Amino acid sequence: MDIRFYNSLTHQIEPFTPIQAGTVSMYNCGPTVYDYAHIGNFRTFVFADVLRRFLELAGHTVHQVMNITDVGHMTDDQLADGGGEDKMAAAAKRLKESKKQGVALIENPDDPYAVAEFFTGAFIEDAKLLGLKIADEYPGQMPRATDHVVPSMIPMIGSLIEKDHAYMAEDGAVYFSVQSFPDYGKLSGNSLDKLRGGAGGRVQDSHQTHKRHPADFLLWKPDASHLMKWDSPWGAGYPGWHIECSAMAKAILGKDTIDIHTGGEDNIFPHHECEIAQTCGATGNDHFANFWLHSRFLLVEGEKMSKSKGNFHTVRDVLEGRVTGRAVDPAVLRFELLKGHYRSNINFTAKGLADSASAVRRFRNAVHTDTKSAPLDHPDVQAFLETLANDLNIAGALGIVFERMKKSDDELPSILSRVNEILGILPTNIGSNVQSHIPFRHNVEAEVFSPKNLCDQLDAARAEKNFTKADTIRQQLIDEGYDVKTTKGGTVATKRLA
RNA sequence: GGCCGGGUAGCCGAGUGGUCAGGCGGCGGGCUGCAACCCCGUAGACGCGGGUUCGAUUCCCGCCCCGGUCUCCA
Repeated sequence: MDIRFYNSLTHQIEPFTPIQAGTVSMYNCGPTVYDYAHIGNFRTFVFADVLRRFLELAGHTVHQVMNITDVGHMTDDQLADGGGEDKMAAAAKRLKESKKQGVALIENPDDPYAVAEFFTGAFIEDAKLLGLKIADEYPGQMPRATDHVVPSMIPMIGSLIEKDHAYMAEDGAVYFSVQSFPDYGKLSGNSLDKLRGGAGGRVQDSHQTHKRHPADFLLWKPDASHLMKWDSPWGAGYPGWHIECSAMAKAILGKDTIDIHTGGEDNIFPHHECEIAQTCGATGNDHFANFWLHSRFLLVEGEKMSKSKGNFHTVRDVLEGRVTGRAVDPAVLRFELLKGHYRSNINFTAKGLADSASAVRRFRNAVHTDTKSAPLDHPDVQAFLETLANDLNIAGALGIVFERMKKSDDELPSILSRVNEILGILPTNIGSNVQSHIPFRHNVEAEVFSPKNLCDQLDAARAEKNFTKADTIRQQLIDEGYDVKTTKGGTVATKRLA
């Protein structure tokens, strides 16, 4: 199968061939765990998951790593390079607020490791609910940055200093020297003289004075008062953000050059630009990742998501019904996040969610979870995969699936079962076996209401042609959030998907 | 201002130098006690202005709009 991806590094669609035939190494920039993940975060993570699943069906073994950033980073208060308030400290403050309101989510909000642990747990739950294979089957491939400071990051920083790609400045901090790396700017299309310093509003002048070049970025910040700190040859302190991904990709994937690196479009500059400089500076290779794939941002009702606009939604907000007023099945949210092309903005809307619910329902009507998957070389499966092979054209591929669903025959369920290995929207693939330590409304709800009982009563009423009574019961089921279906075997009520 | 991605029917979204995307919704019909589910049919589109061409939504140029980024946002 000829796979082609748009490579951000070369700005064009290129044939994809792994370095080692049959095996793909892939690194995904993961979450920073100082709060619950939002749906925009998961747009990117679901994209990485679909990519993984596609590559597997295309015949590759995929070695995937998704990092969890649990080192305190700065708040978004316009300060960079080690200034500003620690994000973990800010998270602690939020947790204390919730404790005051009677919800004690963790014992000690002042312990940044406990805060990180709490939100890491929440993230992995969300990831499982949304069907991320890595969280469900390979949680060991989701390294914590805090575990890699000493074994991976400090040695890499040392190596960069040795090779004159990094230096210790007068303020004691270690910076990467961008002028030592001629390719700096290649990924983002920037050049050092074109970058407008400070235009992003994230630079604080006082941190710039000690750098050789304004674009030099932090590798190590000595700070003995920091909540999270490690001993290093440059004093006790903490690592810069960019170094963690370079170090962990190398440490866990075990390669100097990997096949694919993904992330959100905001990561292109500076984060991924810096990763390339660090890794290539340390290894001496031309490439860190051969392919860079970036997903575009998610918008909410046509606008960018922001706390000030009140359209900032966590995964939990959506699933628990705080966004639409109705609980949403995780498969519906997954489908909503994956149905658009990764290289376009997707627009998250209440209507879109309802559309996705219909799509998931139709899909589930046509295939059962115990159906055996059709062979990979089945023409209809191939048509689906070939479309995905063209830069992960998921919308085109879904068009093929829905077209095929119009023809209901014996083969259809097995074809859809195979397709589902990528879509991941059948009940068993998603949200199963998640033991949440945070109460989920939609998990609890079903127990206090017995739809089976009412369905039986409804059927009895219909049998004696008491349609008024039957309609009353049906309305009751609908009001409780069920889809009511009349089948040959009687009335069936299923939880509404959204 | 530089760099990067995008703009396709009411909504979401593929694709193509000439003839079908697909989904939701709409309309008409079938099924139904009535509905829902399901099935069949059907209408409607390519941001704006030039250019190339027999023909442009598609290729080229200019413009407008949206999104990202310009050093710790997925």
